[in-house]
Formats: sequence, C-alpha cells, structure tokens
Amino acid sequence: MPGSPLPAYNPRDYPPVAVTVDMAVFTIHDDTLRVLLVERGEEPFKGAWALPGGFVRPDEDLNAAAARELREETGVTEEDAYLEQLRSYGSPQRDPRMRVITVAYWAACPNLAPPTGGGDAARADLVPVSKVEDRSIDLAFDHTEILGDALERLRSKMEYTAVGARFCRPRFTISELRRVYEAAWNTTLDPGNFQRNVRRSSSFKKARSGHPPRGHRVGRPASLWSIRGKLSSPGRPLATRRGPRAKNRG
Amino acid sequence: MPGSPLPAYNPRDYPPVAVTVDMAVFTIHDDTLRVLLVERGEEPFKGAWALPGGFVRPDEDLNAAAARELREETGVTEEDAYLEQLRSYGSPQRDPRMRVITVAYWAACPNLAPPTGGGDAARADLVPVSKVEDRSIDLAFDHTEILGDALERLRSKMEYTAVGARFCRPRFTISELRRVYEAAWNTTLDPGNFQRNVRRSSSFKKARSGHPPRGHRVGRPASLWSIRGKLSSPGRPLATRRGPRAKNRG
DNA sequence: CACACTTATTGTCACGCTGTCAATAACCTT
DNA sequence: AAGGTTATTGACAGCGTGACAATAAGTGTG
Repeated sequence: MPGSPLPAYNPRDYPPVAVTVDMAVFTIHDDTLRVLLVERGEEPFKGAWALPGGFVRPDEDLNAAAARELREETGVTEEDAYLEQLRSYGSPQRDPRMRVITVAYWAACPNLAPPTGGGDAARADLVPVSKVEDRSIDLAFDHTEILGDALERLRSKMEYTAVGARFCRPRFTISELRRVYEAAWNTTLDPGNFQRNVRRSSSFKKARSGHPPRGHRVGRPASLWSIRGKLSSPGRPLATRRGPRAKNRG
Repeated sequence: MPGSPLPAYNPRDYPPVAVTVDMAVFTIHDDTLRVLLVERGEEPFKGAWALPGGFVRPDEDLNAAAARELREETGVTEEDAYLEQLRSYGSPQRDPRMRVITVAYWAACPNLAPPTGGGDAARADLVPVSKVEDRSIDLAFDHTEILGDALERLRSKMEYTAVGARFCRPRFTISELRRVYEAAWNTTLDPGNFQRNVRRSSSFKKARSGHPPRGHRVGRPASLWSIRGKLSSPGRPLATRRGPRAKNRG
C-alpha cells in the first residue's frame, strides 16, 4: 500500500543519475578465453584495467548503445558477434564521482585480433580471464564483479545453447568448437563424445563443401560445420561442465 | 578506437534520465500462477494494468529499491520471498513523458493474499499470468514484454534450481511443490517421479516432524519438507518442462 | 468394522543418453 | 611405405528418466 502518490516525472526532483553501458567482450585467442580490457587514463582508478563502456546516448536504445560500444572498441559489428544484456549494477557507491547505473552486456567475438594498441592514449588488450579470476589483476570500479557474472553467464549459456560457436568463424570444424569449450570451461573434453553431440544437435549443420580450412598442417582434415538458424538450444548440452582442466593424457 | 574523449561526468550535459524499478511479483493462488498488477491512476495508460514499480532513490541500491517496492506493495519482506533482477529496459520511447530506464525484477512469494483492494485509489490484483499471455489483458508501457521475459526466466529457473519451493511456506509437502510446478509450467507431472527427484535432490530435506499440515481432508497424509540451505541447484531438474497441460486422467 | 475412495510413497522395467575406450580413416612428414 | 596426428565411427556398461503398477495410510460411509 503505497502511502504517497508517485512523484511527478520531473527529473530535477531527483539527483543526477547517469546511465552507462559496460561490456565484457570475450574472445578465444591462443586457446585461451580472453576479455577485452582498457586502461583507464584518468581518475578514479587511473592506470587500472576496466571493461570498455560509455554513456547511453539520449535517443539510443540500450542494445544499440552496447552494439555501438562493441563496434567502437573492436570494429566488430553486431552481425559478427553474439551480444546479450547481462544485468544492471547500481550500487550508490560504485562510482565515486556521482550516481552511475550501468547496464552490463557481454559479447562473444570470433577470433578477435589483439589490439596491439598503436600509439593511442587509451591502451587496450585481450587479457586472459584467468588473470582476473585469480586476482592477478584487479579491475576498476565493480568491474571484477561484473566480469565474474558475465563469465558465469557465458559458461552457463554454453551448456544449453550453441553460443560457443559464435567464437568461431562462420564455418568451423568440430574440433575448433571443442577447443572453444575447453578454453571457456578450462577443461578437457572427449573428442568422440563431443563429435557425437554436435552431430546429433539440430543447432549445427555440415557445410556443403567438406573442404578443410587451409594449411591445417597435420592429421586427417576435418569437415566444416555452421550454425543452423539463429541460436536455438542444442536440445541437449554439447558437453557437461566438469571440474577444472583434467590431467594430461597418459 | 574511440575518437573522442569521454565526456565529463556532468549530468547536465545529458538529457534527463529517470531510473525506476519495475517488479513482476509472482505467487500461486488457486493452483494458478498469478502476477501482482496495479491499475494506473493517471496518464499515460490511465486505467490500464501495469507492473508495480517506482523510482530508485538517490542513495538506494537497485536491489534495495526492489525489496522496498516489494514490501510496499505486498507487505512481504525480502526474507520471505525470492527476489532477483531480471534485466533492464530502456527503449527511448517506452515512456512517452521522458527517458525512463527501468531495472526489472521478479519475485516468488508464498501464497500471497489477493489484495482485495480496500478503498484505495490504486487498485491492485493478483491476475493469472495466462490472462496476459493470451493477450486478454494488455499491460501499460512495455510491461507485457517485461512480464513475458520474467515468466520465461521463472519457468526456466525452476528447471535447475529449487526456486519453486519459494512459492511454498517454509514447510511444505512434495505434492504442494509439485502443484507449484504444474501451475507454473501449466502441465501435469507424474507424482511418483517427482517424489523420487525431490528425495534424491540435495536441495531439500525432510522436516523433523512428519506431522501432516492441518485438516488436509482426504488421502494419506504427506510428510513435510523444507529447503536445505539457500537456493543451490538440485543437481538434476526436479522435472523437465513439457508441452502445455496434458490430458486429464482416465 | 469392512469397504470404497483418495493421496502419498515405493518399486519395476525398458530405453535413451553419457562417459570410457577401442578401431578406422585420411593426411602429413620422413 | 612407415609412423605420427587428428577426425570419425563404434562398442558397451551404467545411470537417469518416463511410464505405470503396487502398497501404505487416512477419511468417510454403511
């Protein structure tokens, strides 16, 4: 029973609130799950790593703001990557300057190239998520928490959707996809079982041209696959998440 | 590569933005999944049903705002209900008056009493979600979409967590829990299999006093159960979501 | 009190899915 | 052509699940 009527929609009645979008952009590089981080150039947290982000523009949809950020930071368009809202963070103290509520997004990008920060003021890099998870790196603001949540969501979503394939190019081999899972879950999966599950899944289809990638070097050449339709659930998980990376073979 | 430096954190540089919290408060009443709706008393959408919600206060955490709303609307404290952030909605046009970004939450409440709107200006009611799902009722703003997302999350989360039990009182029978699932998923579940799954799950424990509820009337009295710990995953789903309500018995 | 009826619990059983591990296939290097 | 490596396909045992039957424990009735 709300005792008082709703306040009038006059923004001046409320302290300034800024709304931003922060992004956890993931990619697989060197068989390692990495996240794009930028180095802060000013206080607070000057010099610390942070998730890329920015203000939501006046007439911009939240998703559009996230897509724009993704494009600005990586050059990757919304078409090429998987983009999803994570959740919002609004602790009153999360930014010491003023009240900032951020809508967090995460993205899965195919083999992103390391930024090799030219000479820009803002340095950026693809950092292995393990560096943040093991606390080797502390992120600015509450970004460590955000990244943790994003990781949990990514890993969880890989269990019951085909989102893992979004880390691969449009055509990929089953082994490439398996290595994505192994990197993201930091584990080892049985090639045979994984193959069986991908085959059975309705989310993937064998590409016409069974041509192998390119100079793949060694071993029997694999056939190429692609995602069927959008991002439907594979019905059954491609693999079940296990404990940390298993032992070596032998 | 962001070409321009970040704008200064001066809120006056940006058009007014309001941040609100909207809630989808679910409960089971008459073996039916219902959501708490309020009737709007003013334009826009005057007279239409809407999700309860309100402004986030200056120094209030998002979760705190949601918990406060829940308490104000239902009298239910955060202790007695399950409360979770859903996601944020910020289409520039979602509120005709000004830019309003809302952080949506959803809650699972034990047998909430129908508001029986006394004589208050603001009418409230527990409406079967089916009324909204089948478009018998159109909600104000983008609340139909929000409710749809909340429903999807609730139903999905019931598959792999014990959140369904939050619709029951602290002590509940397995049948009561099963009826929660049946109402939420609009389906029929096999009592034997459901019983087996609850027993095997580590998320539940049999209550000391095997005393049956109260005048339960007919049939063999059931033993009481409660949630073990917080909301851990039951390991395996208590049941798998099927198509719509199955046929009657016989 | 025995009987009929209803809900709770416990068992049975066949089948599909999963993990383990072995066998074959197809290329590359030497 | 042999040996090494990765891709694919098979073979099997064990487990979990869904379908259903059987038993337990109250309530209400002649």
